[in-house]
Amino acid sequence: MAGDIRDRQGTARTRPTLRTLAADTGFAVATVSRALAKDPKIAESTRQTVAEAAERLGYVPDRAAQRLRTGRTKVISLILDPHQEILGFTNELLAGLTGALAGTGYHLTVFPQVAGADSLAPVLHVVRNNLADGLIFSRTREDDSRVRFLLDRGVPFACHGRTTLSARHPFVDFDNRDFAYNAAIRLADLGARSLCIILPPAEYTFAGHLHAGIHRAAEERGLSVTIPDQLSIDSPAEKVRAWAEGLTDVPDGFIFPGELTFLAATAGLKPRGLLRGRDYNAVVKVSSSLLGLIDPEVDCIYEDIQEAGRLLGDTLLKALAAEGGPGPEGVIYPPGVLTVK
Amino acid sequence: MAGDIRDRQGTARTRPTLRTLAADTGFAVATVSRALAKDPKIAESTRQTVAEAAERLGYVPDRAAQRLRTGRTKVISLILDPHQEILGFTNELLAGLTGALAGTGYHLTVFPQVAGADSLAPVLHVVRNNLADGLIFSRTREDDSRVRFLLDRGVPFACHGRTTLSARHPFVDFDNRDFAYNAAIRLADLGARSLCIILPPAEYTFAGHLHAGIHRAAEERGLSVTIPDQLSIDSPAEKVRAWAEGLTDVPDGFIFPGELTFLAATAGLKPRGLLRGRDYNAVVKVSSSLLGLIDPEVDCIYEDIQEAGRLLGDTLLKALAAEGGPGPEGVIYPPGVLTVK
DNA sequence: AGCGATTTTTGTAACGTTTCATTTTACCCC
DNA sequence: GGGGTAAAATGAAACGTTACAAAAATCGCT
Repeated sequence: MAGDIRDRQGTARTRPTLRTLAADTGFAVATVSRALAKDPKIAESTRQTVAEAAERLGYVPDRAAQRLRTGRTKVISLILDPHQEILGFTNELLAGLTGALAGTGYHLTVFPQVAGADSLAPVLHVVRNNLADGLIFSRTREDDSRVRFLLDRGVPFACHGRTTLSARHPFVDFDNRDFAYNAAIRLADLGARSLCIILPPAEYTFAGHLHAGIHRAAEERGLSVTIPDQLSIDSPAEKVRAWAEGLTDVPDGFIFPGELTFLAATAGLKPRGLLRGRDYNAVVKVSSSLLGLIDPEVDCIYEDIQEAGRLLGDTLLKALAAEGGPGPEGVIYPPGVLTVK
Repeated sequence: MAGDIRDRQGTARTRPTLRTLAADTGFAVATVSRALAKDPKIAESTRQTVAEAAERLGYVPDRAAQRLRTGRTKVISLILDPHQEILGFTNELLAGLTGALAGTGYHLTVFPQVAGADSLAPVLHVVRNNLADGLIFSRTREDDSRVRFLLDRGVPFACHGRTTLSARHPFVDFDNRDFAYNAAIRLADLGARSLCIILPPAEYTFAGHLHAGIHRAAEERGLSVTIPDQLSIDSPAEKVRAWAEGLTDVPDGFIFPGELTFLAATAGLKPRGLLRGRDYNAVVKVSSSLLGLIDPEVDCIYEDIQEAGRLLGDTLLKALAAEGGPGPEGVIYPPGVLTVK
């Protein structure tokens, strides 16, 4: 008969299917299918028999067939943006995500977002070709075309960062406001009077949050705040360094929402004889233990990216389970404690 | 009727299928299928008509159906190991991989390798459940159970790093021997007499390559080599630092096959008043521009991880295309030029 | 013992694709 | 004009699953 695969010994052994189990147990294919789905309308005894046979024969359902039949892919797609990396970001995020997805039957596929291109493109591709049941992406904007599109289409998703859209939607966000506030307070406690923060590009929602946090603290403590407007955390390190080298009226308190920016700025300040702890202070948002190695004295506030990944996974799973009902709430995870020396 | 999707206007619009195209063009489903597959036994004119209709109606083949029918998943799975990260490794590798896979119709799924568990487990899972047509993994060992298993099963794969198995198999590897050799020569040129290198755990093949490289140079130039045996590039930073702090007979030339190890060791050496450039020299293998920010003077040799990803993708694609014939050769990519100040 | 109501099981028809074996059409040449 | 051959198109079956409607088995109760 065509289609049967014979191994070296000549025994016909193809992967067991529902048909195999049906033959083995004596039940009909339909019954076996429903038994495995734990349908309560199937007798408990039958379910047991079938489960035992499945176990014994090493049955594993065929994803392609399930997907074809149900239209559900059991796939979640992560859109990976190409930004120069917060060190270890991708690795940590993936660790968290795969952790959250483990044992759920969902697989994770990765789609790149090509550098200059429209950020909607990969999302469009995934949705149009029905490549996943849900999406995860980061770098959310205040008015995010991806969020709009997915909400409109009713496709489940979870994004890292919030929008300012009125519609409720699932997201996972770091409390950047709290971070910036605490960082500024800390700097004030250390005696700083003039603060400086390098922000993300303005279209990203968390730029506003950082802004709000630092300004609240500045108001409370009567500090001045400067924000270099030619610069962002996405600026090439070289540019940041050059900026630091040419900086006049050096502030006495810096907030860096990223390790790399801190290092780049330091690289520009140090040759001028400006020393952290004497001429200025700094608080850095870190998501690795890198800085502990380089400059163990610097004040750090930790953002747990792995936790973000876990939360993104959980949130999306909830959204997928919601099925028409109200989706899950957004989740905001807090900064780690300030690391002080 | 269940399953048909209606948009806001109420028009029944479900995704176009081969049947849709068949109805539209007047050809049979089978003809349409073969036309899209560019089967030369289908008249050129027909192929054109069909292609045009597909384009016009926005037809995109259903992966699930193709997969069910052909048994081919069009998926490549990356096994992600959980090692504390060479900074940016995952991100760069993924960028390279997705780049190589773009436009080929292959998707990339990611499976984690849980920390303590058997490295064969995720591979087994993917193969047993037929979740991918090919695998990619890294941290290859001299006698690697994954390679053995996949060769035995005839499952295509490409691994980062070589084995010492006699069987030929596809791999992509950095020329660690060359790196270590050149690093050692450079140190000798700078006047070093006693070298020290921190190696990967011995089971990884590239430990041997680094070893070979440094020893060849040592022999040529009459240098001594010490290898701390309680330590590896996987040791926690804290342990490396402690080692550096307690080091007696400090060597005058260090080779670090990783940025983090270098930083950790430096963190141990510096408090003792030992300065790079005066008391010792170092060559570091880098895969990011991080060190340029922290210590712009240090000698670096670059390993291009993104290139590794690209090569892994290409190699696996070749292996998939080989289909029984001889698979592709292993690929060894060279170190970047030494960055000297 | 028989009838109705449950509970449990089952046959059948899809989902969208590819492929095999056939049929139909077109073509050539004497 | 007809026989043979090559080219082009087709119908039907199958991949493994789920879901619907319907059949069969079981049970309680008079």
